[in-house]
Amino acid sequence: MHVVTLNLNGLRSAVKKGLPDWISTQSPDVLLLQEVRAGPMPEVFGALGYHSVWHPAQRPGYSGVAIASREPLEQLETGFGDELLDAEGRLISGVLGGVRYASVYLPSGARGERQDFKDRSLPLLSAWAADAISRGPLVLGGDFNVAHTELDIKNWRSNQKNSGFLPHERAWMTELLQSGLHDNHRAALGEQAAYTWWSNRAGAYANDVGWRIDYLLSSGVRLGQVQAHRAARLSDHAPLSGILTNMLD
Amino acid sequence: MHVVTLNLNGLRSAVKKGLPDWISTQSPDVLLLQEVRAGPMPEVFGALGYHSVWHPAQRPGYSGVAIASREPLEQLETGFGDELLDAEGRLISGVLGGVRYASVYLPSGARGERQDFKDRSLPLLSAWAADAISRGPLVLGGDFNVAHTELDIKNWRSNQKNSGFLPHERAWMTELLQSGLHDNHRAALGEQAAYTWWSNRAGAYANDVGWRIDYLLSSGVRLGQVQAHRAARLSDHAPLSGILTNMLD
DNA sequence: CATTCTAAG
DNA sequence: CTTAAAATG
Repeated sequence: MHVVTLNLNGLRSAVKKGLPDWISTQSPDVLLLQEVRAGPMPEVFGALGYHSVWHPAQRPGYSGVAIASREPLEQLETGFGDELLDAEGRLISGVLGGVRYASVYLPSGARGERQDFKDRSLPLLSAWAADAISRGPLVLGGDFNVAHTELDIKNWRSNQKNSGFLPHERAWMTELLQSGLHDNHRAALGEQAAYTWWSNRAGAYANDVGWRIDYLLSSGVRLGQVQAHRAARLSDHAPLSGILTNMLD
Repeated sequence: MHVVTLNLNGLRSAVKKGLPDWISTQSPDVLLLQEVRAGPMPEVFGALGYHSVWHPAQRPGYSGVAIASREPLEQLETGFGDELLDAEGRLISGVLGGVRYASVYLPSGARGERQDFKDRSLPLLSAWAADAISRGPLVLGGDFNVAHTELDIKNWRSNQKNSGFLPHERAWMTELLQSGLHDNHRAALGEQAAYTWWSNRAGAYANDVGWRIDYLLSSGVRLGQVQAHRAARLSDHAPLSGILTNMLD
């Protein structure tokens, strides 16, 4: 099973930038998508031979997650069970071959006034993940809007007071990983740096001033050959791909 | 004196489409501008050696008129003296060489609910023009959002119930011209058709399905060599130019 | 700096 | 169809 997670920053935009070709070339079995910024557009993935499930935000053009898969998903679930968070379309999951695949998009705190909202979402994801783990194998991919360690961000010193690298956010991520979720990308990287997001500001991408805020986490299964596709340029995020290898348990 | 009137449909957009080059080539003495859709940007015209005066709408990015001129204007006036209309930046004028140059942008009624507002503006322009005429020579150019006769619109039959070619709008234009304003473009055209605006809908420009809704009117002076620059494509309107020739009176 | 939506034409 | 701005990232 070839799995990809990707923050699209607008499905329409990503399509213009070559998403269909990229999918055809990579031929993933499961695509975990975030920041779709559109209502359901199954035709985009249908044309490539994929089924798709969608959890859009109530507000048009904002947020939204989806999963495209070669085989249809079963036991579909959407949302955290929190009214405010779920109005923003930030979590969707379904089961395929006994593994639950989840696409999550945690809120950004970059606009200061949304940090509280983001902070409130962190324990909700932890709780959701704990429950999902208890039910069986899980692949949890998406944009967490948190860089975990100093290896996961180019300028860690200057970002210690910026949302996405705040001490309590990093501690939350440590806890999440200790709760039984494996960071497959970090495992593949060892001590190497690799980023999955670059600001649109001039030079950030060229100078690789990036953050690793997208993850492929798992419980009960492992993903191998995990890599960020820095050159894809389908959005301001890199697609992150991996291969589901050995079943544990 | 070389005079141009042009609905810009956004100054920034027109600049991207080559407005500065077009002005350099044409080298008009006075530019009457409508639908500026921006606050004052004197640097755009300053770089070309023009002074400029501005009457923006209160709402950013909406409506707005301006005049750019090689020599600075005197006796500047803005608005009709009507609070609602003047909040939309639709009339500005000033004197140069004893002639008052006015740039006017009458409301569109295309969005049905604005027809009343448009209708209310017509007598206000008539009154303003009558007063201006009484004070001296006048060149009144702009986007009137009214096609006068069957010669001034490609499909006159099918447009008789559409705003811009309603019987009472056409009658108002007839009255305005009878009140002492000369339609210099029509005089130059004779019975020929020539349009100054084409819908953005596919094929309208290619098939010349247009309307003549921009005018260079005058009292006390005449404009010669009046022509619509169909090929300019700086906006959805054609620039309309003429040369102030003989002083009357 | 980039995206989508909206209001307006 | 096109524009500009607003909200959001």
